[in-house]
Amino acid sequence: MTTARSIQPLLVDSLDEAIIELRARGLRISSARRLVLDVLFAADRPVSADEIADGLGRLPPLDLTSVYRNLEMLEDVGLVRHVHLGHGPGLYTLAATDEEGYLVCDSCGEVRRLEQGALDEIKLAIRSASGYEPRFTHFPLTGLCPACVAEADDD
Amino acid sequence: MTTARSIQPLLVDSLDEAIIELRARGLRISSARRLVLDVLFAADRPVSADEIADGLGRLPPLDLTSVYRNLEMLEDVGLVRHVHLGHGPGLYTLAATDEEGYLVCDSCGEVRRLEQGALDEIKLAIRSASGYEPRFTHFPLTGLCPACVAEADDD
DNA sequence: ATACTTGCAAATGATTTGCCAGTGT
DNA sequence: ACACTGGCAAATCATTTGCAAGTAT
Repeated sequence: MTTARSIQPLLVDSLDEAIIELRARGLRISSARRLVLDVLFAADRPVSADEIADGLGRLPPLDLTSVYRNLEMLEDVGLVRHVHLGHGPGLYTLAATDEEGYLVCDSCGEVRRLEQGALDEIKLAIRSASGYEPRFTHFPLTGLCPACVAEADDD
Repeated sequence: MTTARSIQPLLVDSLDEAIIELRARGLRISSARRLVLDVLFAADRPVSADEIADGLGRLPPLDLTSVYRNLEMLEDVGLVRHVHLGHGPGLYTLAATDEEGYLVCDSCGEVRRLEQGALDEIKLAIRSASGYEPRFTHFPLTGLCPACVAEADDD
């Protein structure tokens, strides 16, 4: 029951660079694979396999099987990873975008990103308290957001 | 896509106390419900619905439907909660046991508990860095365990 | 030309829902 | 008695697997 497929992210700056890396591994650039990458590069937040299949309003949508197979391969290569922010489907992002460190409120469900500074402070605390080298790539931190804390204090 | 059902844990010291709380809410103590509680009180680690259904070698096993329905109800009351340590099924514990703060290694899959002191330090860092009141009840912290860090450094 | 890829169908694993018979209080 | 519960069947949601036909290189 491991949490991650690839430990080593493959950081690329552009779609073209990603394609070069894939070709270098003997992988082909089909239209389906291309669309998956397009959507991931266009997204400004983690997206589900369903959203990727719908592409950018593509009709008919990509087959979900192809989406999952491509995502799996892209994760193996290290270009992509996925997070679980709650009980919904897994959400995929480019490893290069370095979308790391989400906060989810247990009460109102708010999702927000941790800024880099806060992320670094927290990682430091975890490292020194546990000996683990923390990664916030697969699960969010959860708890009560400031607003919900205030509300709870009113009771 | 919230992560938790009940924000307020209901902490009890014994099975009897749990039963009193349930009765106080007009809920009945059926044999199935009783077995679910027995297993949870006996377990020294989070257990899956399947494991609960098998009870302590009970034959025939409890119907999974009943297990899930009981767990749902127990979570609503605040007696129980569940964690997701990876991609497997949800794992259930008594809220009273306060099993909070798991560490999972992304590389070797090791699962361990955070000691209270480390947990407190980390919570403090998160609180001050993010404004969130952290809870480690639903997802573990992940990263590389000391052994896997050392191994990675050898490369 | 040939191996990598796709799409469709079907399987799988976890969990939920409908429904009616059973039982705790 | 009567409402709360359990068990069985079937549905649902996310994801995976098998396989034959399609296509990038």
